[in-house]
Amino acid sequence: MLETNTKSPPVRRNRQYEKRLGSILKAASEVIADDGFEGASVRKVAAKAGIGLSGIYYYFKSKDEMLFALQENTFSSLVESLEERLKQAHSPADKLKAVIDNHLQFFSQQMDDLKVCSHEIESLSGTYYNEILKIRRDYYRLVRDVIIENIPRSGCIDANLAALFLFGSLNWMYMWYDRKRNPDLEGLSNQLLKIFLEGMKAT
Amino acid sequence: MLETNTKSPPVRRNRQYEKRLGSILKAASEVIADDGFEGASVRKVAAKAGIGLSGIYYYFKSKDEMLFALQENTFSSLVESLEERLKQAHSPADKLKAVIDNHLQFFSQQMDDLKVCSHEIESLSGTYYNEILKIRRDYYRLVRDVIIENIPRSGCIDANLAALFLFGSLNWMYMWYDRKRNPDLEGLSNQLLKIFLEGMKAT
DNA sequence: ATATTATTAGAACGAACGTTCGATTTAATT
DNA sequence: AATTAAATCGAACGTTCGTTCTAATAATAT
Repeated sequence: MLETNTKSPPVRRNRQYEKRLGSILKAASEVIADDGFEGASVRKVAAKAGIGLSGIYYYFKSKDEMLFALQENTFSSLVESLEERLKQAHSPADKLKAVIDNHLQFFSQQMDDLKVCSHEIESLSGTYYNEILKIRRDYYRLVRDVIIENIPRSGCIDANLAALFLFGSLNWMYMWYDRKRNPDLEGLSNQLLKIFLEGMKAT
Repeated sequence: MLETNTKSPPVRRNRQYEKRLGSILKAASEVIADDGFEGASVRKVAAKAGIGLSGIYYYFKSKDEMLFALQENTFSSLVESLEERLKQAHSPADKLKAVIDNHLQFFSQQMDDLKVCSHEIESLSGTYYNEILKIRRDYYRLVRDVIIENIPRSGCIDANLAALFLFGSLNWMYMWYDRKRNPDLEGLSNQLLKIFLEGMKAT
């Protein structure tokens, strides 16, 4: 999956390639998380990845494609990981817990990547944008379906809205979360779970 | 308040000044909301405001100051408007309703401005950043205090976290809200209110 | 060892950027 | 009508940007 849309696809003899690609993506996510996509210069990414400026263009045909690859990697592994977790959860509440735990754990381990995904969707355009939108929709539907299960028949909450509000709470975390200040990620996850679990029972 | 930190302060004889300033800020918020702050060129803002490129620098000493003025105007009137509403609300639930209604109504009337405020905080630096941070903290405290009142003594929800989650739900709206698709802003506001009102009663 | 391919480096491109400056026009004051 | 100040304009500046090209190096295969 890593080599999607990159220059030299399958015939890999030198295994340096994947490592470099990884280190470029890592550098890219750091720089873009810090400076924003427009503000992030390819030169800075290259320097951080320990490669020459033009070297980047051996792995990506443009800065845009680099952003696309970054988001595609991050998002599809987020979705994949959620699908895995949902298989092992059976009650509606457990499923919602899986959604929140998955997102938060993923977030704490790859803050930069998830920040870029949250913050730089609109920096994509054309096919890149649509491709990422597809994955986002998959993720959205997974969560919305879990939420539907958590709304009682007597309830009055719109599942689509609830899903969007939940995404807001989750995606906004990169604005305030600080490992030092909030070391207890599990407690945090539980608090968010409780609010939405109770909240969706509103009549 | 409009002329804070702009070039020619008080001695106003030509009343065109305030109008131009307003139209530049309006243009700026449109362009920045669309292209992001780094991506927004001063030339484009100028064109949209119907002025020459260098004309901008008669009103602002830099692009950064322009962003600062935009955020300062928007945010301080958001806070001011909330303070006004809170005076007329008395029960804890009414106060929370005031918070959400205020933010959403403000949002629907000035989507671009609020998007810029949500999305481009980190584009500020130094004094500009700190000054905006101060106003944000005011806003945050107002909301958190309202939330504190809504958490029962027997409750287990952390008010600071609840406030941050609520901000997430609110600030994320610019990602999905569409006037055409969601014309019923009041219903939307009620749904969010119900979720958090019930959610904060969790034990 | 030689040939071949994968990977990197360096220099250069035109374009767009934020900002400045002096001249010019417009409006207000006397 | 003459004077002064406010507001706008056009041209130009130095920088940085994304991208490209060609040549050089490193790794693999024969």
